Amino acid sequence: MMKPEDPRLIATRNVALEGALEILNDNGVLAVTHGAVSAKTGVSRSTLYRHWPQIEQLRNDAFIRAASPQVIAPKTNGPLRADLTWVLGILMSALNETQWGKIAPQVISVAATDENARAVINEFMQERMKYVKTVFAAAEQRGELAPDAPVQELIETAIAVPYFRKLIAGLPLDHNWLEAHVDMLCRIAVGDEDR
Amino acid sequence: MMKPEDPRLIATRNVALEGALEILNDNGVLAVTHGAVSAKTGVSRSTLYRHWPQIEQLRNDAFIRAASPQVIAPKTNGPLRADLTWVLGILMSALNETQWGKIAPQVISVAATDENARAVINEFMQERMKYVKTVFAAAEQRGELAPDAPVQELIETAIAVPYFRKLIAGLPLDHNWLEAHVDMLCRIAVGDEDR
DNA sequence: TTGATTCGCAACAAAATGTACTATAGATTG
DNA sequence: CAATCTATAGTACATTTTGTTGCGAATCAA
Repeated sequence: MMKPEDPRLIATRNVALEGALEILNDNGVLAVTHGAVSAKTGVSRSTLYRHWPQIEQLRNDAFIRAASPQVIAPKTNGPLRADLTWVLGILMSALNETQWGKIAPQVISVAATDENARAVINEFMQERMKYVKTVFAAAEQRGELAPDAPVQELIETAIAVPYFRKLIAGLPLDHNWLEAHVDMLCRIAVGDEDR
Repeated sequence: MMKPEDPRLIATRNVALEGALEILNDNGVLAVTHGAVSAKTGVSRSTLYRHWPQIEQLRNDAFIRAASPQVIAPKTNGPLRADLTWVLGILMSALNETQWGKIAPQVISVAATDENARAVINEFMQERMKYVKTVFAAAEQRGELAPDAPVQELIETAIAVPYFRKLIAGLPLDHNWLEAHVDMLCRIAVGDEDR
């Protein structure tokens, strides 16, 4: 049905967005312009204008590319503490060691005034929370959760704290923190286990 | 000792920064330029360049202005649940109803690449956390806290979740949420009160 | 009133942005 | 393979934005 896309289109799109991501990472959204991407990648300025007449479109496509590769299959075989440590450990690594740690704040800021960027970041976070939700759901199946555990609040807290520390408060994410964080979550989730 | 500043300097600085804040609020950091601020405020472009040769300086001063008015004296007469509801209620209002809700993400994004902005946002958050810390310290004094309550984690969580919901996840901050959030915090802090 | 400082304005240079056209290389179709 | 279509790089150019400078008028401090 749909005739396949010209490989040149795909190629330049990839090259351009990859360059845009680098610029985003190194110099922030403000620096992502047709001119800068052209200079960095070799793709001519006129071609970039043809692909993305508005610079916001190029930026949004770069955001989407930065957010999309992070798909994981959460571990759910228990116990809760181990599963949480695993899934939040991945999040910690992503924030510390990948471009995402630097690009996420850029997306957040653009999201304050741009509908599309807002959609990108919100959907990404819903996705992230789903992973954690899966972990808690499995724990519930196994009967590990206290009957009145506030699961929704727990999910949000699990994700919110690392993002807050890294992007907003400028606090480190390391293994000490991870352990303390998981401790706290388990403490709410399973009730008075060892007190 | 210090001779007082020329009132004209103060006046133009105020007018310019106020205009910069509006632009920041309406169109984002990218839109804050000497030209835009001049057009909005009537302060001439050359004057703006004289005050802030680098646009980053102007932006940072605007950030500082946006962050500074929010000084409060936290309520600490107990009980913990009431004090937390009060202090987090103020945070909720600030995020929902003042410029700060829109400007904070801008500061966060600039903080990813700019040292000064990072200092502004980090210090602001430290300050915020201090308020919550005061509340918990008072509760501890009154003997309301469980002996092994993870106070530091609680403080971070208290602040992290509302910021995460508002700025990152695009979730609403309302009174239902506030109650659930305080519930969870108290549940960790005071242990098994009514179970 | 006097001298110093700040401001707005205009003129200007330099850089970035946006648009149009052309020749060439690559892709697709029959 | 040949003919046709399509995307790209390169160039030229108009427009806008950015950054700098000099000067007269207004404001302030003494």
